Amino acid sequence: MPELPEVETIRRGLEKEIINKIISEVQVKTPILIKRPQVDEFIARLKNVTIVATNRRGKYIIIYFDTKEYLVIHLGMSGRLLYQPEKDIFLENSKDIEKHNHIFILFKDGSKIIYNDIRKFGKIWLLEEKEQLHRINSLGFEPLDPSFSIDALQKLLKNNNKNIKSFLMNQKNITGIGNIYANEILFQSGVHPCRKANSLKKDEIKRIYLNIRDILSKAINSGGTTMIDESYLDLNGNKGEYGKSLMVYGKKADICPVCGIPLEVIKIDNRSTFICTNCQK
DNA sequence: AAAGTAACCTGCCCGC
DNA sequence: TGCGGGCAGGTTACTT
Repeated sequence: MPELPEVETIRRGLEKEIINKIISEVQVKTPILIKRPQVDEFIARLKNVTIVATNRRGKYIIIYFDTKEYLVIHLGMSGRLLYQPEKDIFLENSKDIEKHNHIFILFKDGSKIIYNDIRKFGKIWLLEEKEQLHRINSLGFEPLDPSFSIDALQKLLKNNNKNIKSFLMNQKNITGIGNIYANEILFQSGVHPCRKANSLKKDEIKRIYLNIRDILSKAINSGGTTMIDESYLDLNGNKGEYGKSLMVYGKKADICPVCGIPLEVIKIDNRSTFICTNCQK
């Protein structure tokens, strides 16, 4: 589910709501989600710590504590973080939602963060200051960071013989792009997703580069993409508005918004890929 | 060694 | 009405 814009929206929510809060207690209903350390230790080490900062790397959320320890959270396909300012908030469909509440982080002021995840593909680690995760160290460029330049992209592409969509979705190249935004970036760049990365011309690379930054930025500004099923919600339970700006993703049996011919759906790496064969060459 | 496939889970939608 | 198949924003581990 959540790609960079959704994860960044959630991180901003955390920055706004939980900085300086003190954890009074952590409850874990689904231990399998905690990857490190063991659950008992996880709970014990989080007691009485203060939240001092948040960060994001690709699709990973990072929460730092005054103890110098830090929490790493990946939401998988259906993970959510939900903030509740106090007890007994009324939620629509609360039974369906509550069924998938797995972890509760309670704060001394009575507010809490709930980790909710229908499919349980998410993962959480609590790490010491000197501990690092290989999976984060091996991530590629942060696409909105100044270090991600057009030259950097060009170099990566030159040495890559995969198709451009697989390239964009490989987190070791650029991190944070998933299926929605890969589709949108390639459509708006006029590049067919099956094109080999090392075959792209300079003007195509430039368009892809600009669209990566433009689309991800706009999606963040819209609070991410909530599809009809509403599986993505931000920290405060709000939907993201970028779905209204999607041009091809999810538009099965629809027409190209630019030229009007029927869109096609193909599979790349077993993921649905929406294309206009007239606009994307 | 690259490329394809299965696995991890739950829920929804469709066709029969 | 029910059952099976396919699908879903992700990533890793195993197989050819």
